[in-house]
Amino acid sequence: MTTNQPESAPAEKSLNFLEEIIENDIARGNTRVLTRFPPEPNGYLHIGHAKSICLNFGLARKYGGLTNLRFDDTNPVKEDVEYVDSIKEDVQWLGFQWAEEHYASDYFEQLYDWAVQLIRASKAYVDDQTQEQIRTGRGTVTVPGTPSPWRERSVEENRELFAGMRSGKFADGEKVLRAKIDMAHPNMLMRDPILYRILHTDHHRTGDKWCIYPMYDYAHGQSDSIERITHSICTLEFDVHRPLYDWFIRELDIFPSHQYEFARLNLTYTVMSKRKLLSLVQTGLVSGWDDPRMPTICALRRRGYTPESIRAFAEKVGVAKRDNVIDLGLLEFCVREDLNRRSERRMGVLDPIRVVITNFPEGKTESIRCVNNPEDEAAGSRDVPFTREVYIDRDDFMEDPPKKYFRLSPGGEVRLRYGYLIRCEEVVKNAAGEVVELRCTYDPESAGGGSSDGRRVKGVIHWVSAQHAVPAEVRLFDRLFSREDPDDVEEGKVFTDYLNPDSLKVVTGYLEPALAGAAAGETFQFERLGYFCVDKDSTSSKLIFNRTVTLKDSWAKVAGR
RNA sequence: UGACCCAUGGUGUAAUGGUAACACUGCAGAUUUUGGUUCUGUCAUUCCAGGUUCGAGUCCUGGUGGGUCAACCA
Repeated sequence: MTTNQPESAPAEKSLNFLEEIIENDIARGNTRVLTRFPPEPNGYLHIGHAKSICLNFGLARKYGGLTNLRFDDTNPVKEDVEYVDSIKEDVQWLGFQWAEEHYASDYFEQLYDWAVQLIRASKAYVDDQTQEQIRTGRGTVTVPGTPSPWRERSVEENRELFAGMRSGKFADGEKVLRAKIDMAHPNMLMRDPILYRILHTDHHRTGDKWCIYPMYDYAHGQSDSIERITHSICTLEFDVHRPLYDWFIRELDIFPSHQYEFARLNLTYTVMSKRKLLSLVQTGLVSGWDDPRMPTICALRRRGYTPESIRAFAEKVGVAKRDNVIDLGLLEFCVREDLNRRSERRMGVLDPIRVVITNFPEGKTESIRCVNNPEDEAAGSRDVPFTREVYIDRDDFMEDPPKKYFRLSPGGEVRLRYGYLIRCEEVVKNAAGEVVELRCTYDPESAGGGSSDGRRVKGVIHWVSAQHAVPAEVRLFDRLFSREDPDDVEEGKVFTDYLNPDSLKVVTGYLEPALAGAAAGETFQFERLGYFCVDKDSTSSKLIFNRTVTLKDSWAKVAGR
């Protein structure tokens, strides 16, 4: 009778709308789940793609299905193998493996045959109008379009012309193949959409084999169908394309893949448009696609973000159909949460003040045992040399401390982390009045956390032996844009008006000797300063660290910094 | 002056006609050899108007607001 069991076992996590769709499909007997991630290889993947990747692969994994990687390479003008390679690397780095690798260009022949089939059925025709004529003929959102004068060409003539297009008889722009649907359709995309255009351009995979290339709408659904994709998940702006997607599948009578749309990721202070990112790279406002200030996957990796943190972020932002703007702080929270658990702590100062401990013997070096990671006992400890002269961070000393300042000040006492209590006895300044040196005394009995008389201090600061310090270039990154919604701004304006002038600061830091051998990609927490990752350009003779993210700093709020 | 999509705290996401919840952020406190972490507490939410219903965030109608669509881009 005394049943005191916690009957409210953690309610199973609620489903997002895509999971509901899939579960309904499964309930109806469609148990196979095959999704696809279909980037166009015209740029590097960014955090927005990461959401899509996590969704597509995550959904398939959850329901025992698979995911294909398909390159939507139907526009040779913009595409390049450089991008193909980077995309594959980034997807794998995020922790996902695709079942099959495909290219829309592998389907060109099949797509061509289907176009001929549509021509035979009088569902497609070759249009001789200029781009301008086609545009005006399409009407507007409120005015119906008018049929092309070439709309009623005979099947035979269309076949001949289309074959001519393929064989290179015509110049770019001279002719296009159009579907014959409805020039008065309320959905502009259904007003005889273009299927093929002539482009005498080499393709990164098919070379000069083709001079006509299919449009997105004509290639995407059919590619899904060829691969027998069950759930074709894309972003909201493709919603109006769905009727066309379905039209091709119906007219061609091929495997019925279905398209579902979700809201793309938007992040505050972040430009997500591939075009704008490309422009940032091309104008040299950033050093490249992997400039650590970019929102690209490769930049985040270089900056020290982990795949786990990005996946956790994708999980936290959720999936829905309404437009959203995620606070950049959430991404930073995810990376801190992950790094806090796994990063070893090291000491370093970025803006040094020399501290001379006057009652510590000259020439003596003591070893101080430091815990590597208080979150993880298995991380062990290391010994850090302590000498008469050390550096501390300028932030950790104030000549005129406000009320709740816990760190060092004249006459005040503070603990050197894992080391001794020191008291500031004298402040030495240069001619300009700047503090250049602090003369302190230490309490020899304060090792290990205690003190000679049991007194305790609130302030604990990091330090590094001046004699042993290792200099390193430390890059402090801040958001690239000062504006919360840079993606909303017109392309040209973004770069001129809203760039954050303080997005990159480079300083020379003095680090504890254990950091000398750090390898590229390793991330450490420099106590209280944040997480730092060894840059890929770092060498044994020149150490370079990128700041991944700062620690939450409640003192900054108190001090109004 | 069209078609389609969307509308829940500051930001996101849940609630499958039945007590509006979770996370981030903010604020307050405790712990802490990192002003970090951890822990506790706390502020704050259903766009508007009708209708259906015993009961509506949820269903219906109409508004309002936001978004997408008029590339031979994807």
